[in-house]
Amino acid sequence: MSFSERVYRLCRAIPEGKVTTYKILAEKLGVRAYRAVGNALNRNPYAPEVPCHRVVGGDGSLVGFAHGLVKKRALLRKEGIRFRGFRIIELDKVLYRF
DNA sequence: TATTTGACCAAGA
DNA sequence: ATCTTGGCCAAAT
Repeated sequence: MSFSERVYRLCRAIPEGKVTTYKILAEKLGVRAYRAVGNALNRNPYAPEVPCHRVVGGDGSLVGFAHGLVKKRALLRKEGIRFRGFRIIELDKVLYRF
């Protein structure tokens, strides 16, 4: 089971309308490879089965998305998440901590 | 085998 | 609040 596969497995557990952060995912995997988590998601081969759009930066800002941040924000908005620019409002209320 | 590349993050200025 | 810097580590090159 590779590192990337473990990342994908965790991602599947994020419920609709909630988000998590790269850091939380990494910590859940017992590592500090925050960046490696992002890397794995970037090359996510299981989209959209794995909801990688529900992973954001530690401060609630959208950091990246294979198909563009605008697309990512649109998806999250559809799930009820609100934004100010590319930053989530009230992050603590929609943050999924497992 | 070695180097480079990020969808990161914490701390300092 | 915003910007820069240094450290992080799996994967791709």
